[in-house]
Amino acid sequence: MTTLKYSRQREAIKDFLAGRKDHPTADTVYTNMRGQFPNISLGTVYRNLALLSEIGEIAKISTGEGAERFDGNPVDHYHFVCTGCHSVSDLEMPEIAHINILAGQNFDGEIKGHVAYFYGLCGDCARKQKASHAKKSKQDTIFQKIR
Amino acid sequence: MTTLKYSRQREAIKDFLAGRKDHPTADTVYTNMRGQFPNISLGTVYRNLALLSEIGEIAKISTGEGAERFDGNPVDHYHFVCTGCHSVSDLEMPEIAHINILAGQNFDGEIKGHVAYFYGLCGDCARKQKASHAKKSKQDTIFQKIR
DNA sequence: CTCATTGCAAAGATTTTGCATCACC
DNA sequence: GGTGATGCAAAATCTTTGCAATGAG
Repeated sequence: MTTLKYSRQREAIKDFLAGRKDHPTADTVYTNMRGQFPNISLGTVYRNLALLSEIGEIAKISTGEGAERFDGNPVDHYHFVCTGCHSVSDLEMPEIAHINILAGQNFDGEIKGHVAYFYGLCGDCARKQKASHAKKSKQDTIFQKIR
Repeated sequence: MTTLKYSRQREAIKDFLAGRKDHPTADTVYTNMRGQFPNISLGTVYRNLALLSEIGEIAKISTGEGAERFDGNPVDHYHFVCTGCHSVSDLEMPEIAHINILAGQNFDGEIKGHVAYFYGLCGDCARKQKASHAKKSKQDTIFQKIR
């Protein structure tokens, strides 16, 4: 067994995450920690983020786009990823644990849980889109399908 | 608009994925393609995988652990990730699109969809676990929590 | 005193990209 | 011939890790 020792850096990282609701990346945590610990290293940040999520004091969020994000709230809940500004926010929604049962119906194995991310446009991006009707974005590129 | 030109490499990559149901990573695709195209480059593989998923001929799967995986079947369906052997398999399960509605109930913005991964033990790993009762794994490491 | 933790730097793993050449249309 | 695709290598991103020094218990 490994015994944890107190570390001011780890405590500060945990506190920092607890005070944010935007689910920062390791790099954002690092940048912010440098105010308090000018010499803190990225390695220390990564090590502590990994440790804190292992012991369940924070949660790791893999949205599938860009770097991992971290949530100061380790209690299970769902997240929303905006396809416009790439922000990640918490969702307050009813329990949907029943989908584990549905998933297990035709499956040879044990379903223990799931992770899910909802996506779309956040309030701000939705309003901005309505305001500007024209304007092309990268995503409008169209490929002509041959064959 | 961009016009696609035929490429034997792209076609081979698509065919390769269509013939597999284990959702390979870019590197696995690359390794396998070298049989047919000894000089194919990883860059070409990545470019084609990105292009094929953009035009909807394959699907990209971000499980949150390790590299991205690719699915030759672009039709929406759910995946299972085994926490034992890290394999990724398809799930045959009922429609659960209603969770988008639930997610949108208390949300200021537009929910357009979701991605979900179910996890647990696949049939093989579940049986192996039952067979060997003892045996410690990394995951059994316990941290004594202080403070 | 012991060993977990840190800072630093180097290394890893994965993915992207610039560019000259090649190949499809 | 024009331009999209390729191969190659270099670079960019994100994350992990070896090691000597530091600090908590």
